[in-house]
Amino acid sequence: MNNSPLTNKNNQKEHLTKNQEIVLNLLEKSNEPLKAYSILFNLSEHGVKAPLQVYRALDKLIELGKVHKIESKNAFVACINSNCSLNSNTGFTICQQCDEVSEIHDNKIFKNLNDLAIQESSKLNRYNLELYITCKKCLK
Amino acid sequence: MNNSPLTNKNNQKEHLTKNQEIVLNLLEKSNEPLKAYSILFNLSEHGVKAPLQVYRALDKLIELGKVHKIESKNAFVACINSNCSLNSNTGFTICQQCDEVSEIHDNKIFKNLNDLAIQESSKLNRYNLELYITCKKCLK
DNA sequence: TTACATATGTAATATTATAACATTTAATTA
DNA sequence: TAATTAAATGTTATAATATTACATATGTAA
Repeated sequence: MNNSPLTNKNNQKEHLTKNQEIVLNLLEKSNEPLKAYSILFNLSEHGVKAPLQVYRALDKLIELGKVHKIESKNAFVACINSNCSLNSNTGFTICQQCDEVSEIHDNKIFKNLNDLAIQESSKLNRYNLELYITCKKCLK
Repeated sequence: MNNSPLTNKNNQKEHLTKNQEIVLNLLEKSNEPLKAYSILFNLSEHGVKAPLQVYRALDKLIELGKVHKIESKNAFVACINSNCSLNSNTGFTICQQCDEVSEIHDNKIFKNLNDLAIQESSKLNRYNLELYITCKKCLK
């Protein structure tokens, strides 16, 4: 069986290059989505000096399912859902009061949306869902 | 009853200002989402000369529910769903082959997503859903 | 009419993202 | 191991998207 840390397809952190790894580490430490230029400024001490270094790392991390883009905020978050490595669907709640973002992992959504696509005789490849909410804390 | 064309809350085209109206007209004529600078260049003959004129008109039209932004494409479409005036939820399918975009109007989605928010004790204010598909035509 | 809010015009600038090209590092294979 | 190729990096420049700031005009309400 090919399940060593070095080849585990669901956890490829070991395979990341230097830039990819430091960008992912920063996003994982952050408790909120970060913008590309904010990542850039945060990593200037690590030798990251140009936007492209950040964007290229992000592109690859997104491709690997390790990072998602919050389209409506032009911001990036580390994936907290190990399933994301297997598909590239994204779902988030975004609190309009406190700006807290959390990732949704609800299999029913994928099923519902997939059914919707099938109804229209088309094929769902991936989705992006952004729910603007007032979160539990802010409702109090 | 206050239901005259001039005050109909579900069809406020009459109330639009010059810039708002020409931007909306252009989007309605277009069979695809348009980017802000594309709108700008298209309307240069109508006295629209600066990005702000476009962005301000778009902001207002979005607020009125007449126009939606496709976040993942930074592009704008005229709303084809009269219900949108009542809420600001947006749902689209986007064909990854031919780039065709169409607006979804499926009340079940809103109900599902609303239920999901309720489960987490939060309140859903609005959502943005973008389904990347292969459309019927492109599947053939 | 006055006051106020809304919309407009315009210039400048901020923010987000990519193109192009040279170089380096890593992986593959002869 | 050396040769070959693919992937990643570094760097400069620039493109594309969006907002700030401020002056002026227009519409609406008191």
